[in-house]
Amino acid sequence: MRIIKKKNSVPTDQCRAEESKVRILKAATDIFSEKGLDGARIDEIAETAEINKRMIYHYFGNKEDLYVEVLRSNLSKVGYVSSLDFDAAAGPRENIRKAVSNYFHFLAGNEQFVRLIGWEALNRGRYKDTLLYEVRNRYEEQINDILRAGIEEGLIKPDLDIAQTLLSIDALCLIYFTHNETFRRIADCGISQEEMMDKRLEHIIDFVFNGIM
Amino acid sequence: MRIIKKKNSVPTDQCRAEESKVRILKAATDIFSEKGLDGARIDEIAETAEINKRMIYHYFGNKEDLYVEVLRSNLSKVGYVSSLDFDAAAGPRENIRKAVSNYFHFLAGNEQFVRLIGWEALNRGRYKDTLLYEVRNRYEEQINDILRAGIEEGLIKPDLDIAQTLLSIDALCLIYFTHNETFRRIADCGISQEEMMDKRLEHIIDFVFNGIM
Amino acid sequence: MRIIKKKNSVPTDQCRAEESKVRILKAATDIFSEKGLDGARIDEIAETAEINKRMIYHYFGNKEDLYVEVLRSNLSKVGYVSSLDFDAAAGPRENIRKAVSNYFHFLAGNEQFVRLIGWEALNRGRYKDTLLYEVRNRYEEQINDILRAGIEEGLIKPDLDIAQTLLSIDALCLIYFTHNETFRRIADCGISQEEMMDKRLEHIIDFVFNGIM
Amino acid sequence: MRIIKKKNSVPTDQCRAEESKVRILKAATDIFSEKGLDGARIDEIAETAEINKRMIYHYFGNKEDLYVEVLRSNLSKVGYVSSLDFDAAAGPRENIRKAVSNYFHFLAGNEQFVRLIGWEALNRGRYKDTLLYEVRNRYEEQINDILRAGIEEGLIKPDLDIAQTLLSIDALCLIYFTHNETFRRIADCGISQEEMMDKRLEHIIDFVFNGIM
DNA sequence: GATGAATGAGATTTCATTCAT
DNA sequence: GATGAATGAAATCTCATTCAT
Repeated sequence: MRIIKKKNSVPTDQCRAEESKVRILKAATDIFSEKGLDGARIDEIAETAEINKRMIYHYFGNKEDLYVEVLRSNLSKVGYVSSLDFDAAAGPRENIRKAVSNYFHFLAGNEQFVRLIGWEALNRGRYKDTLLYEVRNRYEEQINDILRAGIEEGLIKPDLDIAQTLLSIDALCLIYFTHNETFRRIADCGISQEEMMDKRLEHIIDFVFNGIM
Repeated sequence: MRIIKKKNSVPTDQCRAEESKVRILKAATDIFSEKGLDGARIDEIAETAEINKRMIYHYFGNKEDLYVEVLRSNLSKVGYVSSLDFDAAAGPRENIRKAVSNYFHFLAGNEQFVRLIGWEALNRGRYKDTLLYEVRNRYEEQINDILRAGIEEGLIKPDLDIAQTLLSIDALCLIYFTHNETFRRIADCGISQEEMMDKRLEHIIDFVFNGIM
Repeated sequence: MRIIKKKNSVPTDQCRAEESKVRILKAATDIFSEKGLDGARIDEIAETAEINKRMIYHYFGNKEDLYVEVLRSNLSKVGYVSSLDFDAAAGPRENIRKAVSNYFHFLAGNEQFVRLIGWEALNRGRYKDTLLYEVRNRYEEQINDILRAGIEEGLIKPDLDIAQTLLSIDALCLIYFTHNETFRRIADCGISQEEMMDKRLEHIIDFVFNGIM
Repeated sequence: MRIIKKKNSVPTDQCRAEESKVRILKAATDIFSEKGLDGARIDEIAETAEINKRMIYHYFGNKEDLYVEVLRSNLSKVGYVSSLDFDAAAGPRENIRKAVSNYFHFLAGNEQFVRLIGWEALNRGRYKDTLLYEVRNRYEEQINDILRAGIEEGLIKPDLDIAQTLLSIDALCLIYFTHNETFRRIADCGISQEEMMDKRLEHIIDFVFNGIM
């Protein structure tokens, strides 16, 4: 009896609710990625989301739960990296280039993701759940496949430690975004942000392929 | 201090004062490196230092100032890395190995330093002063020299971007310590912490020398 | 309500309205009797009533008013106790037994009433209106009559303080329900709830007979 | 080294701390007994204790813990009732009179205790720990002994249910204090509070004697 | 130099109540 | 008549900092 709802009013409310949740999550992502769990203030999140503080608790329980939700929703974004068009015919060289490039560009376009990962790493993964690993694993499996293909083809040295290599690729990409300020002091300052990024990516791919010698 | 009351009591007090400051700084380093500026609690620092909270304010002014002091005292540690015994006769290969190994072992032995840098990076260097760069630059100049020597000798390819390479070496070493937990899940778990570190270092040096192909 | 739209829709609406009010009142009785005015939550009442919170305000004004309404509707229940079939021919002994038994069983069957009275007593009767006394007085007048009849017949001692006796009977019955948990620890635990109740009632009647005769 | 404390400053501080704790506990007893756990406000307790709210959390953890502490400290008061001068030579009659009178007067002098018990009963003994039972048991054991002595002497009927009797005595005494307002309306209003109490106590003792003998 | 008690400002969280539909 | 989202006020709780000794 009371399950019957006004057909036309409910969607509007649900819509508003959904929109509010999205607004909160977006604001929380902004603030948490910028200041970390401890540095963030619920008040600021509410203000940024242009919503009453109370709704945050209504929708997400408490600060920590909200943070976990922010992590979850952001970590899931990395999923799209794994949807890269891996092409068996193209050969390992081209596929590695593509994979690394994809990951690098994903990081470039998701600064908040990079920062959230950073806070989590320092917090010793207190809140990061298994989701990250699931998603990441899919991506890594792909690279894994590519590398194995390369080994079989004799292009890649057979004694390569794949786990180490994956970590290294991660490191080479990540550092550009985590230590961006540091880097800008070192690098030539006469070039644009895009050029700098391209240069870094080329260096990484080159480094991965050849090392320095 | 101005009115010396007893010749033999003054040194004792100064001694105690100095010891207290050291204890506070040590405790603050522990807590700040573990939890960051926002996550740290003055109470916990005081408790860890086994000293009255009031003394922290007496010696260091306030929380932020204490944090800056912790940064300063820890950043200065990186200095010893640059004291590596760079040997012109040994050849670039051996020198690079030594330099990378030195840096890697420095990070291994100074987890707190690594973490403090990490918090600072995420906090966009709010408090980090120029000290770090000075010291680091000295270290990097040395590697720079080594690399240039290698290029001249024809061992290293002449078009190498040295700034990028330095950043890459940094990344390859750092990630092991910043993303340690993540890594432990990926890597073989049957080996000890030391073995894992040795393996990583070998991989890095190998990677730096050869790349993967 | 003022503008009747459809002849046959109005009764349905009124019906629903009435049913909603009843549901709210029932839920409110549950929650208020369980947790008291301060411990109760409007949200919980709404949820229990399976109705929108807003309706509570629509029908009852506010939390306090709802509480008063709960009190009123529950206190009126005590009325039925006074409807005991007092039989002049049966003699005081039988009538007292009946009166006490009636009251005891009324309490047994109306735990919520007992608890609401309890909260009200502790809240110093903040909201309890005179209704309770009116009803109770009627009941007590009856017992009064029974006792006086007993005195006249010489069965009950003539110097009995009737007001005190009424309070004592009340106490002997009430405590079983208000301090139920305490009692269960003291009493033999091998018997059922019903047996325990019967035993208590017998004790009370025995106690009263010997006490007053 | 830092265990050494200024001999003359420490006692003063400890004194102040102890005094503060006592003040908080006293204020909390006032407020909790008056309004119950849910009705009480930490702010009001702090204000009543003339202390900063923060200290309440410092000394007692949180609201609930403070409440439990209030319960504990008040329940322990009932202990002194059991220290009544029970005299084997005096005979059961005199001893029962003394025991009941002691309990009644204890309740008379400890309204807060009575009310705290009341809130706890309604809260289904959520927070009351075993302490009450321990203390109470001691008191009840004494009455138990008295009653058994009376049974052996043939003064008290041998089939008396002692647990029930104890509960009844409790009820007869308690109701006077819990339903005080109700009672005042019923009883003759021409007499003083003390006279009314004396009258009630006499009635109880009379009621008990006749009820059990 | 050192201590423990105390504080005010501000953080998180809760709750009765109202708004828009 | 009914709904779910939204709110402001106030509650609990925390924390850097200061006071009195």
